[in-house]
Formats: sequence, structure tokens, C-alpha cells
Amino acid sequence: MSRPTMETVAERAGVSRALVSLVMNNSSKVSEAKRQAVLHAAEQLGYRPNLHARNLAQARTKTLGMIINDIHNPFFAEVVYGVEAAADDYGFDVLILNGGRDAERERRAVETHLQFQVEALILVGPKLDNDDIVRASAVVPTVVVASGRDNPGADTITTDDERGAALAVQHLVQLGHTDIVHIDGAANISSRARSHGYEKAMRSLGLEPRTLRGGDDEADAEAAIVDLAETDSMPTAIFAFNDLVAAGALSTLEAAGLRVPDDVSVVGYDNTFIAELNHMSLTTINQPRHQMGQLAIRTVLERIEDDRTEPTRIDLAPTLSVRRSTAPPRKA
Amino acid sequence: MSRPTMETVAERAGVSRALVSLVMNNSSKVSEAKRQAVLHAAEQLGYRPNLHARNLAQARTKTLGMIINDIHNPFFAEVVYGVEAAADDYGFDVLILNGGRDAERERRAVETHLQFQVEALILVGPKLDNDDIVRASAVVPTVVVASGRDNPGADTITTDDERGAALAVQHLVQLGHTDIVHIDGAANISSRARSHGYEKAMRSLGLEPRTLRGGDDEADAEAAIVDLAETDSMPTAIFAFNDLVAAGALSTLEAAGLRVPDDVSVVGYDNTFIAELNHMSLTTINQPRHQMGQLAIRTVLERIEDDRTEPTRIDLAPTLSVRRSTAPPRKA
DNA sequence: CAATTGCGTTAGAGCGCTCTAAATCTTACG
DNA sequence: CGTAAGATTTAGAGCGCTCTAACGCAATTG
Repeated sequence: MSRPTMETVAERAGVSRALVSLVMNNSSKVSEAKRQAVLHAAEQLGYRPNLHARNLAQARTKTLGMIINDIHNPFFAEVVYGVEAAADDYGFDVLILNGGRDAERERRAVETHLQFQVEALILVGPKLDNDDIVRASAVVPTVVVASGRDNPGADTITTDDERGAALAVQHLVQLGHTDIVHIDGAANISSRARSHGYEKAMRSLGLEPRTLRGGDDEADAEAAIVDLAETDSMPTAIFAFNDLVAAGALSTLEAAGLRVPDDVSVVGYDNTFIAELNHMSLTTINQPRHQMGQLAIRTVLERIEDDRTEPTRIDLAPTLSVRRSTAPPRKA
Repeated sequence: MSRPTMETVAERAGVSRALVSLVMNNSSKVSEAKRQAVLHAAEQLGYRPNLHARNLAQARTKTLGMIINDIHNPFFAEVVYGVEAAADDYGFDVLILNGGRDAERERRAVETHLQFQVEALILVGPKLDNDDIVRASAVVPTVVVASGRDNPGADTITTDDERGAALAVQHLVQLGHTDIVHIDGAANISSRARSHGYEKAMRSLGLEPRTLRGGDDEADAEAAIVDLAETDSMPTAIFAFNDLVAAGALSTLEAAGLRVPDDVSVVGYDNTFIAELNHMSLTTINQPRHQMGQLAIRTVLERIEDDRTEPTRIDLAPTLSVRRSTAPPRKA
């Protein structure tokens, strides 16, 4: 009752095991007659090549290992699609392991991938610290996508957060806003670059930046907004660390009796699913996620197939997606 | 420059290959001295067992293959977490492949998993038709999760959609509503059961059901709502096929100058992330996704380890999550 | 017609690991 | 001190596949 092997197929087709192997790898030097015979026998037996045996024999797997920070997060899903599309093109399988927002789990996932002899590692938004990443990339080509942080020792595909923040500020200023508050991402990895970009952009336009502590969560926006309301220092526009914080801002503002965008404009970051919802309709900063995924594959394949050795560092430009949460300020 | 093998470690530690194998599988019959020697040698060499070789030799992989309908959809993510938690408990690795909402891709994913000799297949919301599923389950134990459809030939873990719809109706009726419209899921798999549950519940409470054609998308709600507004037959409550349709209803209602829940109450389905957003705060029907994932693993392990052969069919009870999109109807 | 060429096919070793059976080493006991 | 019983360790076959080198045979050539 165990599965048929090449041997079984060979017997059935009346040929040697080697010939079956050739057919399975559709080699050109097999007579049409035998090819058909083999194919037919395989079909009948429900034969399926054993990848483990093949990988062992070939000493390569044509498989890439991807670890995603968190399957929950739709931001990463888009990257996955980019990775898969590109990997398909090059005939690689992509095995996905879920990091679960936990460095320890990610570490085990790396280990699992390595034991599976993946030819490269694609880390999407890893929680891993740099040492772990360096260690992994010593074993197998590794690329870090969307980490928002510099990862010396591995190739990286990032997006320019500073520039993204500047886009948000410019958009608001063009609409006529001058009083723009930023709710930051607290300890979040990308927070620093975004805050910095915001502050730089404000100053370069002659405006005074005001940054409040936020987080990465709806609730984190609330405290900040309540504070603004109570101190009677509500700005005409708010630039949030990400879409979720922006969503939190939206509901807290409304609860405080303020209308968006009539009283206050709100800009998010990441262009997630949330921003797209009609009811939210958030103006936000978009990262080219699909492209990031594709570039990750290219980067890693350059190492595998073309033996590139110098590190790659790709930093893409974000773009602005204007929706209904921003408008000119009310004439005072 | 190729990776160290057991042979290498054995030499370094001055023992036989077999002994290294024993240590790697932490067998109890190895002297402490040798164990340390081997571990030390392995550490120094950066040895990592080759899973392919092991799987080949053992003729088993301790690996499960999971295929997710669509990584984008957060509904499935929760199932994944359930699956992973349970698989961890039993010492199985779970390999994830993305179906990408495409039956053909899913078919290839099944093939890949089978070639990897996974010991079971977990299909989460598969697009595959029943024939394909039967074919797969002839090769390896297969469980279908959240398909919303009967899958003879494979084990299934589902949620009782009819009951879920009834919960929604009962909730609205308890609030005092009598004019409740359902926007259905059109060709969607679970649509029939939900509509049916809605209609049955309405009738059993002496109310007249009114079902409009919807879909699975924000935009799909719009036409239905616009129609209600134009024919001046706006109900006091709407039960939508899923949260996304409910979200569409929310924005279209507001655009029409109606307030939720003051003028119209709205109930969604699935308790996705969307429903939780403060700004949405959708009353919705919850499916025990995490539990579904766990049960999937149990089900499949019963086949692997306990040689169960009779099909399992688990149908779980959904629950109601009340939020701010529902309230008593305005007194007319 | 013998020798050469080349295509199609095959034998057999080897990939890194596990596992069974057997070898070796200790320890205990009479 | 000899030997049986345990405790450790090891040799070697085998998992299913690929790959190199070699083989058989028909077609080609001088």
C-alpha cells in the first residue's frame, strides 16, 4: 500500500529506472515510444516523484523559504504575492512559515527552512535581531523585506519611510494646512524614520512640528487625540504612524464631535485594506509591496545563480494615495 | 564549502555515523561523554541535519501541508494560527502554500505538497472542486476547513451557517425589529446556507423575509441599498452576507443620509478585523476560527496515528458578537 | 564489409540519513 | 577468574532518485 516508486514504474513500462528518470525530467533523448510507455505506466500507478529523494540526489532543492512576520497582517500578504509571482517565473517553489510576531518562533522557522535545505531565505518584516539574520545569511542567501531597519549582512528591500512621511506633509500643506500633528509609532521599527521625515519636511516648509506618542494600534491613537482635545490644541490635520492608528484617530475624533475631513484631515501610512474601505477612505502612503516581493526574489536569485557577493540594498519610493480623509482646512 | 554531514561530525567527534544519528534523535542509550563530544563537534561545524535524507530514510516526514484560499483574507489567518498551535503540540511541521483564490493554483499546490510527502493535507476554504479533493484524499488524509460546502470523501470542519443567520435574525428581533432585509452572497459558497437560515428564522418568527442579491464585496452592497432607498422601502435592519458587504452597506447608507444604527441597524458575518475597527464597530456573527484550525489537526492526526477510517464531519456553532451597529428601531 | 558515429538505454555508485543486527565493552556474580 | 547480562557502539543495507560512464545497436562511411 506504499506509494509507487520509479522502480515500480520502470517495471510496469518494461524499461530501466534511469529511463523513467529521464522521462520525468523530460529529457529530449528519449524515444517517443518509450516516453509514452513510461508516462502511461506512471499515470496508471498514480506515480508521483519523491522530492526528498530527488533533492538528496541532486543536492539542490529549487525551493525558497519565506518567513512572514504575521499572517494576520494584510500588508505582508501583498509582498507574498509578489514573491510567489517572481518565484514561479524562475521555477522555484516557495515554502511559507509563519513568524507569528515572535522572534523565537522565527528563529525556529529559520532552522526548519535550513533543514529543508532551502536555497535562500526571504524574511518579510522579521522580528529577528541582526545577529540572527547575519548567522542565517552565512548559511544561505538571505534577503530582508520591509524591515524598516538596516540589516548589515543581508540584502534588504525597503521603502523610504522618510520620503513617505514627507509626501504626507507636502500633501497636507498643499491643501493649505499649517497646523499638522504627527502621532508616531512609539517603539515600532519604522517609527523613527517616519517621525524624522515628518519633522524634516515640516521644518523645511517653515512649519513647527508637533509629535505625539502613539503606537501601532487603534487604541494608541485615542490617548493622543483625547489629549489634543482637552488641551484645546486640536490641529487641522493629523499624520498617523500607520493606517490602524489613523483608524483609531478617526473614531476618537468623531466621538469628540469633530468631523473628518471637515474639521480635521487625517493621513495614514501603508495603504492597507483598511484605508481602502469606503467607510474609512483614508488618504495614506503606499508602499510598492508587490514589487518589493518581486525584487526580493531577483536579489536572492542573483546570489544563487549568478554568484553575486556584494550586498544589495534597494530602497524604493513610496507614493501618496489620496482618498476622502483629507481636504483643505476650514477657513478660520 | 558544502555543508557538513553526519559523516563529518562523526569523524570530528571520533565516533561512528550511527552514534551521531542517535545523539541527534536524543536517544537515551548514549553515554554522556560521547553525547557531549558529538554535540560539541556538531556545534563547531555548524551541522544541521538534512531533512530530505532523514525523510527518505524514515519514510515519514512529520510534516503537514496546508493550503490557504487566500493569504490576503484575515479570516483564514486565524485558522492558520489554530492549526499551527495544534501541530506544534504534536511535533509536526506545517508547510503553507497559498492558493491565491485560484483552483488551478491550488491544484498545483496539492501536487507540490504530495511530492513533499506531507502526511496530511489541510485545505482552508478551498476553491478546488470535490473531485480534486476526493482524489487528494485517496493519497493522503485530507481535511477541509471552512469550505461552507459538503465535501464527501474528505473530513470537514465547518460552522453552521444556517444557525449563524438565525442568530442574527433573533438578535434583531429581540431589539424590536420586524422589517429586516438580507443582502445575500450571490454565488458565494456559503451564501445558500446563510440565506436559507435567514428565511427560515424570519418565517418561524412570523416575519416576511426579503432577500436582495449582493455578493462578497463592498461594491455589491451598494446596488442593493440604492435600490431600497429609491423604492422607498428601506427596512429598519439589514443582515449582510459578510462583514465586507456590511461595510459597503454602512457607507452607502450614510451617503444616503441615513444613520447607523439610529435609522438602520446592520449585522455582518465572520467577525473579521473590519468588524472590530472602532469606526465600524459591526455587530456580526463569529466563527470559532482558532478552534476550527485545532480540530482540523486533531481530525487528521486521528487518521495518521490512530488509523481512523470513517469520515469525520464537525459542524461548530457560531456565536453573536454585538457591537454598535445595531440598536432598537426608532419608534415610528 | 569492417569501422565509425551517434542515438537511446542502462548499470551502478552515491546523495545523507535511519535502523536492524551484530560486535564490543562493562559490570556483576558465583 | 570466567562468564552471563547489560549497556554502548558500530557496520552495513536501504530509502528513491540522479548522474556518469559505458553499452548495444542501427545508420553511415570508405
